[in-house]
Amino acid sequence: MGRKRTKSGKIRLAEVAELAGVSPITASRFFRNPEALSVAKRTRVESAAKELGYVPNLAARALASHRTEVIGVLIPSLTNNVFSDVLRGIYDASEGSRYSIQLSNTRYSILQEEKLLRLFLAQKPAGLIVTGIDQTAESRAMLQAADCPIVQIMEIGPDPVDMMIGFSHYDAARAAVAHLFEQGHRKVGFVGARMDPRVQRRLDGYVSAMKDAALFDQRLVVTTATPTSVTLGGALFTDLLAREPDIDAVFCANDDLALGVLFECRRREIAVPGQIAIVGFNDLEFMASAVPTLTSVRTNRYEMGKTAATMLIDAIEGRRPEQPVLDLGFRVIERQSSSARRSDSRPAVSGAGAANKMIALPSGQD
Amino acid sequence: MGRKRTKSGKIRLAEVAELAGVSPITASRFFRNPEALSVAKRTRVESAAKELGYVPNLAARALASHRTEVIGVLIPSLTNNVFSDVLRGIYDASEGSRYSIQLSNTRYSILQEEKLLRLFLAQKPAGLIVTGIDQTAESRAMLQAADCPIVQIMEIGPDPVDMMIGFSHYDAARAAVAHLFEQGHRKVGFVGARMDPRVQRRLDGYVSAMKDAALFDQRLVVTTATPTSVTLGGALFTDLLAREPDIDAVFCANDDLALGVLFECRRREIAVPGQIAIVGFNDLEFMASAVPTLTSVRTNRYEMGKTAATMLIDAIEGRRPEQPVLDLGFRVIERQSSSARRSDSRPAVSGAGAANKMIALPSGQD
DNA sequence: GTCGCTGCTGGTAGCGCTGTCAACGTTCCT
DNA sequence: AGGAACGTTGACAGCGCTACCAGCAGCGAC
Repeated sequence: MGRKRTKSGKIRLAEVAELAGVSPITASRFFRNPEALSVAKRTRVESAAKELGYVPNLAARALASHRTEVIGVLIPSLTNNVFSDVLRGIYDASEGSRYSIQLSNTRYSILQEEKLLRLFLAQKPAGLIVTGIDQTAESRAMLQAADCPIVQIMEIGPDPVDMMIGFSHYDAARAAVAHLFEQGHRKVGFVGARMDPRVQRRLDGYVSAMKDAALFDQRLVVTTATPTSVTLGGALFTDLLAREPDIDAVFCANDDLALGVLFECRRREIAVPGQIAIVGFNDLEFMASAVPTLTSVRTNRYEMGKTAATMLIDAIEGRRPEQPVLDLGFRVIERQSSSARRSDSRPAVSGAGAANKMIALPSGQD
Repeated sequence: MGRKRTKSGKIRLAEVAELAGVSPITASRFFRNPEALSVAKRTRVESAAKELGYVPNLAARALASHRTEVIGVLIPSLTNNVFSDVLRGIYDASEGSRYSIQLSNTRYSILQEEKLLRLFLAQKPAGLIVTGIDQTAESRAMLQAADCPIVQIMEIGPDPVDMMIGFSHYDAARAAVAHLFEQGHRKVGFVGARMDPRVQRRLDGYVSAMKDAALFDQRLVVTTATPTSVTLGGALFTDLLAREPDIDAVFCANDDLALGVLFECRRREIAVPGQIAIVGFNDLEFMASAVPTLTSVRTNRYEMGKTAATMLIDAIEGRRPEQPVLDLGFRVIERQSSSARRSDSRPAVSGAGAANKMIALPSGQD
């Protein structure tokens, strides 16, 4: 059980080539572009490599080829379950490919993001996945100049650096509020935490929907920069209630807050949805099993990650997508927590996504 | 916005050396072991590097030194919040160091783990973090033979491959059941999902505690190999209730299941803790804000990840820890869901951990 | 039969850095 | 004063792989 570091491993490409009776360069080609070899040599190299248990030295490959097989991923948080779903999709898509994932956490700071970006770019990644569309000018310039494909995820916006996959948080929030209106609710509060750009856009969507209905009032909005949590949901709701005791619904910027609001209602013996309706955002797994079950806006997080990585790998390998911007849409999942005040229920509100496939989320799948 | 890949970047170590008026090798030393240089040259190289904006080529470094600066991390799941806390600790500890984290997901398969291990080891990582103590014989042999420090995390067991940090799931489960006994509960059910080795050991702890009290009955145990979820908690509890309607407590192998049980109780109008007490495991953030608040066994996940990575980096750099096996302990956090039947409450049950520091978990911190 | 094309293969020459070891100047000891 | 010991520096020789380009065979067209 030697703990120290020593010399290099063993079998090199040259050994494989020798056993196969070809030149090293031919063996090299086998791993990069097998089609270029004659069938005879191809099988010879293949079996030689297998026999010797050859494993390529990635450092040597990177040095010689001026290129790494690393996909850099910049996400704002490792805790937020939203990102763990996305990540799972990314990892799943990268599995089996030659690319490895290099993850970095920006902690919701675009300055930190800029720093990490510089770090990544210096290593010449094969591709990059970045979160959102709100980079610093400097970051954006670096991305524009970058020598690799890039996918922006989580939302869609006007001018993609390269590729983009996500959905409109603004529209999703509007749809959620519209759903509450349909159910007969009027005095709809907003509860939000962290207030990162995407939450901010959900707030914007809420505000616009409320204004359209001439129902907007700044006092209905409670937000904080504090990171989100279930407990915080209860606290923010308490603030909201203190300010506006007669609200009849709450739109929560995420599901944790919604759960906190639900618990707080229970604590205060406020009937849900009788007195107050609750709508969350993301449709985490627990929303469907709460009592009452909680309405939420379903987003395709796993699919987003998986598609992003797949698009990126395709682009790296020269197969640029027909459609560089992909709107994955969202869907309001109506449940008990927002059921009708008056009886005139409608079908679920579905949003965006040209090809809004609405693949079932494998939440809690692994 | 060139998307393609091209030639290499620019300034090399040689350029820096030239500007600084030293040999390349001296410049190289500056980055690896500054103390070995005279102060004069050190500052010359430093300012030259800064002036040119030199960024070392890691591939060349790895090739020449037969060593990478990559820490491999093998975890069973990217979804489970338990691991996202650990991961956050690992990433936090690695930040600022020269090491980068390479993450892989074993999906709770030790065969997959073996495969990934082989892959990792082939790249000569600087260090390795692996989950648990249940590797295949082959994996274990590879780890023993590995040429780098290794930390096993999540639990502690008899013979560490190298270093180890975690706690006893067995003892933690026993403590949870003991707490229920203290509160006057007798007919305690067990609900578990996934049944990975750690959940299995929690079950073992539960069984032993029940047997010690002559209360064990196989019919009180409901488990499934299905991945855990809140919904599943409700379903398993339903099974348990159908089988043994007169249980007075449920020990859940994790908090998601506990939340599911709580919701199911609410659905069935079973009073908690009046009719049935609930205890979870991990003490996720929401446990403290549920209604009633839910008792759980707190585990130091963030600290575990952070300490593991810190120990590993220290070991890589030659500073082996005095104590290669670290028991981080656990703590039963008593809340309403398990409060006393008869009145004889006691202080919280604390477990293990020579230096059981009980650092507050920064859950939902970022 | 020669030319030119295509398809496959191999030789040469590094990629940018560090391990090893020798060489140098200085200090300190006897 | 001579030499050992130390601290600092540099020369050399690759690490294992691939870019580039040359070479060769096989084939069809003129």
